Amino acid sequence: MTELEKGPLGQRRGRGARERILSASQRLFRDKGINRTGMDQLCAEAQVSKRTAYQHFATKDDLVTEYLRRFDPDVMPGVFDRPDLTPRERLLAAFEIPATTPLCPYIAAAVELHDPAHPASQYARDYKTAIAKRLTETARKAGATNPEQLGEQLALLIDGASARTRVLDTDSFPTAATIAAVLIDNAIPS
Amino acid sequence: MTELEKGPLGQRRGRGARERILSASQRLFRDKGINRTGMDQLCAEAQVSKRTAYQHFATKDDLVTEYLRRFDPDVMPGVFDRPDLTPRERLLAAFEIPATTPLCPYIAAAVELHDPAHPASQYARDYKTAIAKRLTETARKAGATNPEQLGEQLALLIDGASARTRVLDTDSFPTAATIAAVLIDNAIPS
DNA sequence: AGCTATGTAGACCGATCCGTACCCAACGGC
DNA sequence: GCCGTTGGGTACGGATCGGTCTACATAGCT
Repeated sequence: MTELEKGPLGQRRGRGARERILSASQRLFRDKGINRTGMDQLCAEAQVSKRTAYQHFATKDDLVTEYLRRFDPDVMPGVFDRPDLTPRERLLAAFEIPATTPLCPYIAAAVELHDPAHPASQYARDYKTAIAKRLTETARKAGATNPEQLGEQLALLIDGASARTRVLDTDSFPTAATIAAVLIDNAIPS
Repeated sequence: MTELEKGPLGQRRGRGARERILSASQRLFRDKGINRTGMDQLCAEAQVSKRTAYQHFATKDDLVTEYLRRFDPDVMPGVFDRPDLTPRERLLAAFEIPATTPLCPYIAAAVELHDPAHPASQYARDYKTAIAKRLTETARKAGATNPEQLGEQLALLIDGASARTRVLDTDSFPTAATIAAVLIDNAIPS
């Protein structure tokens, strides 16, 4: 009970300020976008004073960067490490997780911030590169003749499905999965 | 000379105000983004007074919508109508035009505006649907067994290349073209 | 009990935002 | 030559932005 909110009237919301800020960021940045979410509103939502917020994150840019970094542990949660799947199945499983991330926050951030030099944009690039690398590794284990190419191709499919889902408001991951199956079958010698 | 800017000192920049506003929008929205481009700056760039701007476009949202509509004639300029290409070649040609549109303005607008009900967002959806339809028609002419599927797949590849090019700052259209070739070959019986 | 760290609440700052209003200059049609 | 339309220039309003600051309350540690 030391770090959680106190009971009925204690009014003290506890030491979890940083956590509340980040989870409010997730919700608001996803629902309203980064630029359209003000710090005032964010602090109100997180039940945190602005002072506290700026003690944890020197600037809004820092908060955005940290907000993106937050997704790191969730990177394709466990998809690449599931021992119950063959490498080929793992590649396909990467197209079945969009429910958790309705739209790729990295693409959104890169577009909204609109500055390739922004730390968050750089992190978005790093993340995308990391995903491609994981896909390439798995493709190699699956016996693809050209794992780098297959990894890059699958990464493109994921981004395409993500972007298209966002713009059209229709789940495009099934289409991407269909393409992926074709590519994988073509790339892995029987 | 009636509608162009006058000579040396006339100071009168002519009646092309609306045109100048739209072309300044293209430049600024592309380089700085929609949200980060203020009307003051835009008017300055277009050499137009704010009054004039708001006589032509009641609100910034209207301007953004009209800015997107501007791309309509350029929709895959001539790709689908080139008589010198076979339908199959036309499908592949759709992946060779990104030089003119470094990053899809529709995706950018949908992400930046972040409101599916925004007229510009709706127009972005219409545009994407139109592109898919053109691809489907061409796929049908090319003899694809399932033209709808192939059209949707190719549309996803285009969006994927566009998004990925934006985030990674690397031209991803060659990768998309490679995938497209595989899909087309698989979908069209020899 | 007392100290410090951490928190809340909210006023406040300058900048920027979209949009409006006012006044005047230059053209076009009569 | 006169007048209406179109336009430039610009000051202004209200809102919101990111960020700072003061004043006060509570938690844990000793």
